[in-house]
Amino acid sequence: MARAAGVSQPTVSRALRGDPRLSEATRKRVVEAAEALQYVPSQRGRSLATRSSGQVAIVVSDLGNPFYLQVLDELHRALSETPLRMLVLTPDAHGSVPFERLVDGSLDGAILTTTVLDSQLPAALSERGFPFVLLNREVDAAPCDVCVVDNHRGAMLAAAELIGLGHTRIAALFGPSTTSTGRDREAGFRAGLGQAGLELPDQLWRRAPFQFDAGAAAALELLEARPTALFCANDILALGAFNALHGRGVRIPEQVSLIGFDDVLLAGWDVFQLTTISQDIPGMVGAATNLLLTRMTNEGDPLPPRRVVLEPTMVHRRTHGPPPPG
Amino acid sequence: MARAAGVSQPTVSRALRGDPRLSEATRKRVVEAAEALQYVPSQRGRSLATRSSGQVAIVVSDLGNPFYLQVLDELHRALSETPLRMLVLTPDAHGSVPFERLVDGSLDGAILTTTVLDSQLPAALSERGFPFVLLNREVDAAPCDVCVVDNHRGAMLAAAELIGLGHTRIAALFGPSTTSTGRDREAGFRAGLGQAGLELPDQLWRRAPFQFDAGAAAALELLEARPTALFCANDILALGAFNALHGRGVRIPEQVSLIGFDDVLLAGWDVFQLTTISQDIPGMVGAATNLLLTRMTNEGDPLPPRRVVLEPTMVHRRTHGPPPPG
DNA sequence: CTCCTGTGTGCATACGTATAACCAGCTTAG
DNA sequence: CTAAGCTGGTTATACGTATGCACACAGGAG
Repeated sequence: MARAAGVSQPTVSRALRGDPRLSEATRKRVVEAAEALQYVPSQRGRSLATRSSGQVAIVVSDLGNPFYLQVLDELHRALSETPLRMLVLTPDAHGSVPFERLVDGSLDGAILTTTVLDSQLPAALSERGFPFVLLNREVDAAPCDVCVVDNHRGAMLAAAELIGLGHTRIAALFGPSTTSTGRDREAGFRAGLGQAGLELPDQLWRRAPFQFDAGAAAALELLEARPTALFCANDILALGAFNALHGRGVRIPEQVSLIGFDDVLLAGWDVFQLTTISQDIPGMVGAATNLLLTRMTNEGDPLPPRRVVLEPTMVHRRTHGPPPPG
Repeated sequence: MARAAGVSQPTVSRALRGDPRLSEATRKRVVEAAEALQYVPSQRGRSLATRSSGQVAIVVSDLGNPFYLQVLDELHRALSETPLRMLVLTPDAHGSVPFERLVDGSLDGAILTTTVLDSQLPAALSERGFPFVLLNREVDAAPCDVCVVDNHRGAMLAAAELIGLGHTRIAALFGPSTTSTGRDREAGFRAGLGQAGLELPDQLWRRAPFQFDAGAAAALELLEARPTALFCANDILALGAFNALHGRGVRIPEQVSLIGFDDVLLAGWDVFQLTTISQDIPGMVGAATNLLLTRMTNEGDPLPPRRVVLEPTMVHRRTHGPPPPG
């Protein structure tokens, strides 16, 4: 390639990256030669030389959850304004997160979304100085950059809404206590009920993994305790519950009010019109991206761990209302 | 690192990759030193030396379509049995597909899913000898590896089913004619109607992009022509139509039968129970992966273009039935 | 004892780019 | 007219791994 343009290899490198020290004539000659040869600079050589790959990973374990899809989509949008590419990394079959794949030099940074509370990954990455940000979920142990919604407060909003409407037999379908979202939304909802002096007897709550089928199954169990309202710790659980109740002929919200959490796109569909606690996904992803980018550029200086907490808002749709009379 | 283990750099390389020519003692020493130092071999150096990155791209333009999500999920599963990683590549804001990103050496191969009929990408990649496979959609111009479902036949199945039930005022919501799926499903459905001597007057068909909102809007337009059945060229369109009709109080299938195409997971949900033409996504992804892997290993010899066509099947659920009397 | 063979490791080099350092030729100031 | 600066390039080198090849050493055969 350098030979074809009649210049040295470094000149090719500078010409194609627009180094201003080159003369316009030379650059033009190189660019034309490159086009004629269909030459594309090797990212392999470039990575090695610059010690950076221009790639950022998003670590997700649950691609089946539309919430993470929207996050992924939004992150892709955010990164498209940068020269960075997005790599999707998923834990392998054993559930272990790909530590080695993150630190093998093929990535400049990462956004971790489905981290579990006892994950060792953040600590290991921090120790190694690898830039990363936790999104949506956080961990207790390692101090690191985090971007989350105020889950506790969001769940309290839901509880307050149901209580305000006069519900007293309120059921709750919580998420796994191994996740910060599961734990905090449960604590918030219980706190909200507690403020109104309400209990949560065993037959009125369950914990389930954040999955559609699990939501459907647990909802049917809870239904036997005859609640007038059901809070679900995320929209997938709520949509599973919606489907299960729909299948049983239970009318929503006339017989049972239903509130979810996340406000995924599906929640707004006409057939669902799910009342839910909304997270500002673009805002969350934008903030996380900013955190990551600043950390990636400040590689030298030890930046202190930063924490961005967004405010949840309640989206009133059509799956909640006052309890049925009697 | 080599110094820490008291051996040369090539020995470290061989030890960590399990080269059998090394003595067990040396290997053990190196591995222990590597663990102590938290040493992870640089993928950057490795890529340059081996002229391969271990990364495969999946090119998708529409992450909002759950069909591609399932493809992505399935591909991830298929690749997890290989040493390959999956990179998600999306066209930029201008819609141009990232040719340079594919051939800059950071990828060993690609699976192209949302290719449009007039795309120049397959030809360009073929010419360059870059291994890739078209999945779900195909192009006319360039001969290359392809894995698709028999879209023509699938759409005929839908037409035959509706005709068999006695429908005569059948509406159709087709996809963009810039895609092979849009074109072939339209041709198949028209052919199916034609076999029964049925016409498709202008007020009974539309073309729309494969998007939820577009499906909803077009369905409402078509509704004015009072059809007793509606075929949609994919499930997203069908779900959009379902929602729109649901919003208008139209009962499905009592007043209007609805049939989709793809059989995404959502289609099986209780609230939808969408009758649809099913594609075997795991089979399709598996076949595409095989095509790609063989092409990636046979880098030298010019492999002839191969074409895998899967059979669609009809999934009878609850959105279709006989036309209303009168 | 010598020669040969096989085993295990080091040495030299290649991969393709980026970048520091250097240098030729021209311009400009003194 | 010369020294100093500027412009626009070249040369040399580094990045971290893989791999062909040379080579030391041990063991066995002749």
